[in-house]
Amino acid sequence: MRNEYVQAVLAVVRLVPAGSAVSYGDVAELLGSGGPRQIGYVMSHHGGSVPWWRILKASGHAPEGHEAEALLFYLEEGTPLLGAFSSYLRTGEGRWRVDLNTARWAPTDNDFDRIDIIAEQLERSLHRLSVADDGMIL
DNA sequence: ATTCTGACTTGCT
DNA sequence: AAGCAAGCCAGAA
Repeated sequence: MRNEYVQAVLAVVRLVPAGSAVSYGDVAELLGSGGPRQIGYVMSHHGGSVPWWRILKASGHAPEGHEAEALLFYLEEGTPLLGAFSSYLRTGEGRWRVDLNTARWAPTDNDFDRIDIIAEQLERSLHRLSVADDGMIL
């Protein structure tokens, strides 16, 4: 995984505002590069420095193994939830998920501009790298 | 080239 | 709502 790609993904994730969320696939689509699994890879290995809980499965379920911690952030940010999150909070039992239909981030024109810039920078660096690789083959 | 793996997604029970 | 199969994208062996 190119570092440029990782940085681009993290840059997009940082734009997602508190109280909202997007799916892994959404991020890939906004970035115009890679797929949901690539975003998942980046988040699992480099997501620690960004609001990782705002990126979830398309179903609205929090990232594997981080449900409890993520739930605290959702409650804090007022992220719309579905299901038995309160009993999950008390007993650890019960299933819940983010109401992605309501919570899904709708980027403003300004946000789209920023995303375009990020995507464009990524394209440039990847193209440059591919040219360099060709040179190495000879 | 082939196969496996994964913080994924969609469609079908 | 939950489980499963297949599809998907990149990287690693």
